[in-house]
Amino acid sequence: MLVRIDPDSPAPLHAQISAAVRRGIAVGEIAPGERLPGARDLAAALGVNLHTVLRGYQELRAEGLVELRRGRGAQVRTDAAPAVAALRQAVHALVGEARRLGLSATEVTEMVREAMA
Amino acid sequence: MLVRIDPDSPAPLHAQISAAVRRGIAVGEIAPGERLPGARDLAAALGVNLHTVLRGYQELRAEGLVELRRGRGAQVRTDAAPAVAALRQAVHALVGEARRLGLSATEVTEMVREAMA
DNA sequence: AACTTGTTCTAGTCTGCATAGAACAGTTAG
DNA sequence: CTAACTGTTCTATGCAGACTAGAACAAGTT
Repeated sequence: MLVRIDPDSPAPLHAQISAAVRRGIAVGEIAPGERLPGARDLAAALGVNLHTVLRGYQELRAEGLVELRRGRGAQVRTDAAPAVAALRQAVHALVGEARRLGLSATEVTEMVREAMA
Repeated sequence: MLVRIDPDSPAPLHAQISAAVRRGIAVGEIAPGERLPGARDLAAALGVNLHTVLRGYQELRAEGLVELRRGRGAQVRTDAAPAVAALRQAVHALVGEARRLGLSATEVTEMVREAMA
């Protein structure tokens, strides 16, 4: 599992970290049940603070993609199927673009509903 | 042309302003060639600083959506084609992925609705 | 029991956001 | 031409979030 970070990016480091893992799951680089690198290890590898990595991991947990337990580390949930992760990413991209355009939730969902019909 | 702002949103005010105008152009509320409200007026109407509005306007200029000139104000460029193309692309990608997974329209729209919240 | 790993807490620095006021330079209207 | 309007530029200040840092703690593994 490879996580790359761009310190010059306007995107927060923790967001970059969670995005990298998210993508890894979506593309299949990371298998369900697989353990992510320890927060302290990854932090050292990226030249970043422990708390920054932890925050990224906790974002993934909030999305239901990984489980975090002391002593065991971060583990990709078995029900976090790659396809689902891919879908989640597609939703993410759409929502991001919609936000950029300032569209409301109903406007976007209406577009999706039409496209699905 | 209506511009609404949420001071409690994590999104910067200048981004919210540019997004509102962007949306107006995308949806057709604002016609090409139309003049946007003066920065000082809009700032007063929104209870926001002049510089904040100006920054939003300048973002739109950087995207080639509007022209800014002293004395004349902000004008929507006639060739400001709806940037909705990117949005439609995102919708297309999402729908394709959702179909591949056999998800229903309501399931997908619900995911989008959640992600937009 | 020793070690690992996430959790929580406090605290400090730094950057971007937003505000504020002023002076300036094209543009338009009277 | 003059006056009013509008974006441009400059300096300065307060604030919140991001990131770092160090420490102590709790649950799990070996």
